[in-house]
Amino acid sequence: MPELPEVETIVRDLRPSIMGRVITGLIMRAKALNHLLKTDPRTFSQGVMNQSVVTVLRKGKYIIMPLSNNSVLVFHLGMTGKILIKDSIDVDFIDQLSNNDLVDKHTHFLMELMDPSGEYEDVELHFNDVRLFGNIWLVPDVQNIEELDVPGLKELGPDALGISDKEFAIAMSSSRPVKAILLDQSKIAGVGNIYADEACFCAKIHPTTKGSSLTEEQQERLRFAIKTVLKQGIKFRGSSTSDYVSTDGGEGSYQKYHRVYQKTGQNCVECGTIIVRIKLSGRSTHFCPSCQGEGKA
DNA sequence: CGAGGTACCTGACAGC
DNA sequence: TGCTGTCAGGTACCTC
Repeated sequence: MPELPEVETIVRDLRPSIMGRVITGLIMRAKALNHLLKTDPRTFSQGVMNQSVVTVLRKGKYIIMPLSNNSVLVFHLGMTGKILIKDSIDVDFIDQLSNNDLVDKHTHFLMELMDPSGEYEDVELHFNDVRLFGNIWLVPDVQNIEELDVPGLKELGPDALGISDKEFAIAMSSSRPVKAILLDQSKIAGVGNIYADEACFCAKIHPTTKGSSLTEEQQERLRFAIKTVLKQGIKFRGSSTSDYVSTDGGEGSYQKYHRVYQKTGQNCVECGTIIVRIKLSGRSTHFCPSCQGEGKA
């Protein structure tokens, strides 16, 4: 589900609810062990238990939680992953996981977090994931937070929210279609299918245009459009087109402002032309053939 | 290097 | 009702 605005919303919500708390309980269903967890379970549980959460960070679409023992907990939500924070229910964890009324059937991973001051009630972090494309890692003994040994993380390009004109020019210096470049996390981190389509529309650039053929002016328009749609996405707490919810279960509302994504067959808000959908880099791609021109070369 | 396909999973929905 | 095909916010891996 989650692109940069959704992950950023989650991270901002997580900070006040779990920073400084101590991990006092850990439960994983079989599907968490078989699909989500990418670290040896023993290493994982020994590494997280009784550690406090120092902070919560975002890098691209990854959620990063340094712990008090210098290990780092890393989450990636894949397509349908959710992190939910709930008040701890006063029953045993095992009972909760066998009781569908208390824990959703797609919640496969659950951590209990205690407030060390005792001032606030315990909370639970639920990792819920229908399609099981999410990933959870624990990296022990981290010296440099920039060098986490997690697939994809070290290779991330500049964050889309902060990318400079020079960095953007480097990313675009390729014969690949603009949209393929935007989706490539090693070139620009954080943009996914929704915001790539919306940004191309906003910049009036056809998604199949080769990156290297963009004029300087088009490049700057696209860079600005990306930041604009991402910031708007954050402002509206993300896009909830199917599964996405924030940590309190609430939906984002940016989908109300989408102008091309999943608007196939509808009239362009700018010119009235019918929005079309094509396949590009294996992904559904939506655009206005009139506003965004011919593309290619 | 890039493009295109497949795979990982489950569920929703359209059409027959 | 139930089958089949298509689609879904992501990423990794394979072959050409």
